[in-house]
Amino acid sequence: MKEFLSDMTSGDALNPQQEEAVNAIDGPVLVSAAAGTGKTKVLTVRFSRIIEQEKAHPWNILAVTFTNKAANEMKERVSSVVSVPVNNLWIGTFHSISLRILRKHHALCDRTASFSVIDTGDQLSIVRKILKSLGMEKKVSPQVVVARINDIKQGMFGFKPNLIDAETMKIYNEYKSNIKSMDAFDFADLINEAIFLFKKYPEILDEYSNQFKYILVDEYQDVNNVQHEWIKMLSGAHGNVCCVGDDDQSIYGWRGANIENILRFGDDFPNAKIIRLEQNYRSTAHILSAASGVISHNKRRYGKVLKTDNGTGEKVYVYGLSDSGDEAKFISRRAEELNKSGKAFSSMAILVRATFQTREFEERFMMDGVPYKIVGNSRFYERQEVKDFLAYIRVIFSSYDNVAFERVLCAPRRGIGDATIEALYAVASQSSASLYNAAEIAIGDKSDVEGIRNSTKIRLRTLISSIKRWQDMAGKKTPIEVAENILAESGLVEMWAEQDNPKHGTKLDNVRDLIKTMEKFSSIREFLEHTSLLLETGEDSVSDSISVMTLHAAKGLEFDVVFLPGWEEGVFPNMRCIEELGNKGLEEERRLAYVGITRARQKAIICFCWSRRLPQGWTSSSPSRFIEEIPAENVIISLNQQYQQSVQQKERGQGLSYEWANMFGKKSYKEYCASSQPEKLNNGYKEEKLERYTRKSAFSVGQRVRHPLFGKGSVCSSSADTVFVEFENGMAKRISAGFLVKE
DNA sequence: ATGGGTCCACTTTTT
DNA sequence: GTGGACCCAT
Repeated sequence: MKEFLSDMTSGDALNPQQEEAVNAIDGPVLVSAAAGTGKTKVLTVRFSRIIEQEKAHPWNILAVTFTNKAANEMKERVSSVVSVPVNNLWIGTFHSISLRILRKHHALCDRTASFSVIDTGDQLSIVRKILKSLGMEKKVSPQVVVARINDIKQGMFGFKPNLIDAETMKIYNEYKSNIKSMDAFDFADLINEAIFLFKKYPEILDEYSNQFKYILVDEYQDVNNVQHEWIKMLSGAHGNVCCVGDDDQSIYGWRGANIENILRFGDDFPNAKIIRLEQNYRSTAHILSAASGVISHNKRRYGKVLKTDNGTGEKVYVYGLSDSGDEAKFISRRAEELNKSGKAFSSMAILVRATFQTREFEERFMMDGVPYKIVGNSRFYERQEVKDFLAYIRVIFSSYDNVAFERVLCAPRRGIGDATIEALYAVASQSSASLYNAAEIAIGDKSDVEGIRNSTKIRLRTLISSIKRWQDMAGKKTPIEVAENILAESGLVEMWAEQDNPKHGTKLDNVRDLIKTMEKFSSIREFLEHTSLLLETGEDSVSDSISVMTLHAAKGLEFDVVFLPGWEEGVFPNMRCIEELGNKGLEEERRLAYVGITRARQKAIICFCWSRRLPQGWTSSSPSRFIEEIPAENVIISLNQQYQQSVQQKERGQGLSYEWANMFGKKSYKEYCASSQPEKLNNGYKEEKLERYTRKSAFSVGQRVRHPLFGKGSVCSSSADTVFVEFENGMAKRISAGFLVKE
C-alpha cells in the first residue's frame, strides 16, 4: 500500500501529543485540539500513516468534514502525499458523502437516479405553497415552519416526536410528500436517508462499514444528533474512529449541533483514548490569554490550558467609535497603514457576527480603494439571476422539479402568471404529475384546461418546445454550449439588462461567472451536484485583498491581523440567541468570540460603537460583555473623541448604565480616561490621526435641535449629513441634517 | 389575467 | 437594500 504514498511523511515534525494522536490508529480516539494546535496536520498525517503502516488502502479511509472548504483543503493536502485520483478518495462533508451513497441506492429510497437536492430557498417556497393550500398563511410564517422542519429532521427533538404539535406535523407530512413527488431531497434528508438505508438494509451498512476501515471526523464538536448516529453506525463494526474537535469552538448549536456529543465521547465509545493538543503554534501570548480569559466564563467545557512559544506579542486592542460608519473608516485606515508598513492585505481579515455588517465595509473599501473580498457564503447562489438561470438548467435535467419550473414560467415574464400556474397545479395534482407534465398536458391540441386561455396556451407551447430543444442539446453538447443557448433564447439576458443597476456588476456577468465554472464538468448532472451542495464558486484569489467574512466562516482560518467589529450587546452577543436559548445561547456566542480572537496570529483589534446602523434603523448600544471578560492585563481599551463626548453626555443626563459602570471598572468616565487613556496605538498610530479623518458635522453631540414634525430633542450622534436624535417625546430617529434647526 | 406599482416587514450564524 | 403581499390599470 505504500505504493500510494508519493512521499514519506514520517519526517514531519510533530510534538509528542500530536505524535500520539497520529499513532493511535486502532480503536476510538478523541483528539481534543484547541485553536491553532495543528489539528489539520494531525488529520492529514494520520491519513497517510494509516496507509504507510499498510493498515488500509486510501479508499478504505473515510474522512468527514463539516464544510466544503475544509473538505477541499483536506483533499488537497492528502493528494499531495497520496497518489490516488481524488475521485477514489472518500473525503467530504456529511452531506456530500451521503449524497454519493444515495445516488448509488436511489431506488431503495423512492427516487430516480437524477433526484435533485433543494436548498433553503426552495424549501421556503414549497412551504409557502403548502401553507396557502391549508389556509394557514396568515397563521405562521413560512420561515418559522422551515426552521421547525429542519429542526425535526436534524434530530433536535431527539426521538420524541410527540413533542411536536399536530399542526406542525401536518405541514411536515405534506412537505415530505411534496418533496417526494418532486423527486427531490433536502439537505437534512441526505443524511437521514443514508441512515434509513443502513437501518433497513443491513447488507448496505455492511458494505460501507467494511469499506471504511478507518473513519476520521473533523470538527466533531459541530456534529448533530443525526450525524452522530451516522458515525456510530458506520464505525460500529470496528470502532476505528478518530474524532478531532474543540468543545470551545462549537458554534453550530442553532443547526442542531450538540456539544454533548464531544463532551460525552468516552460514554459513546468505551475505551476511547482521549488526547489533548494544547501547544498553540499560531498566536502570541496576549492574544491567547485574552481568548482564554473570555472562554473561561463558560461552564460546560473540558477546560484546557493553552501554551505558546510565540512570545508575548501585543495586547488586544479595543476601540470605541461613534458609529458603524466610523468603525468601517477606522478599520479601513488601519488596514491601509498596516499595508504601507509591509503587511499584505491578504494577511488581514474582518470577522463580523452577521452578514449585514459586511455592507458598511464594502462601501468604505470601495470609497478608499482598499482591495477586499467577501468570503464564504457570498450568497452567490441566492442571487436572483443565478437562481433564474439555474432554474432552467434544473428543469432541463429533471422535469419533476416544480420549484424550478415555476421560476422558469415567470422569468422572464412571458404573459404567464399566477392564475395559469394555479391551473397547472390543479392539473398536476389531478393526474399526480409534475408541474412540467401538467404543462405538457395543457398545451395539447384537444386539451381544455380551465383557467388557461388560448393566448396563454400558445406561450406555454413555445416555452415547452424550447425546453425540449435544450433537453435534446444537453444529450449531445457540452454544458457550456447548452447554457449559452439558454442565455440567447430564453429572454433572460434582456430581462436582466433591464433590471440592472449600473452601480453593481451586471447580472449577466454574475451568470457568466457561473457558466465559466461549468467548464470543469462534463455533464449537467455533475454541474448540478456541484451547485446543489453550494460548493465554492470562483477562485477570486487574484489580487492581494483583505477578507471580510462572518465569524462562522472564519473557523479553521488564521490571519496575522484580525479586526473584530461590532462587539456590542445585541449584535454580539446576538440578542436573539440569548432570548431564544438563554444561557446556552450566550455560551455559544462566547465560543464565537473565542473563535474570533484565536484567528489572530499577531494583532487582534476589537471595535464597538456608540450607535449602529442596523437594517431596521439606528440603535445606540453598549459595549459587549465579552470585552469586560478579557483579562485587563491583555487588553488596551480606548475611545475616540466623539465616543467620549457621547459618554459624557450620557453621564450628565441619566448616569451611567449598568454596562457602563462595569465597563469602566466602576469609575466614572473621566476617572477612567485619566487613568488609562493610551496616547499611542502599538505601531505609533496616534489618536488625533483618526479624528482628522472624521468629517465635520453641522451638529455636535448634545446639541439641542428642533424638527418640524417630531419637536425638540438632542443629538446623540451625527455624521456629515445624518444626525441621530433622541426626541423629548421618547422617539429616537435618524434624521437628515437638513430637516433640523438648532435650538 | 397579467404585471407594474407601492407599501410592508425583515435579515444570525450554513450544508 | 430585498422580497413578498396587495391593488389597480391594461
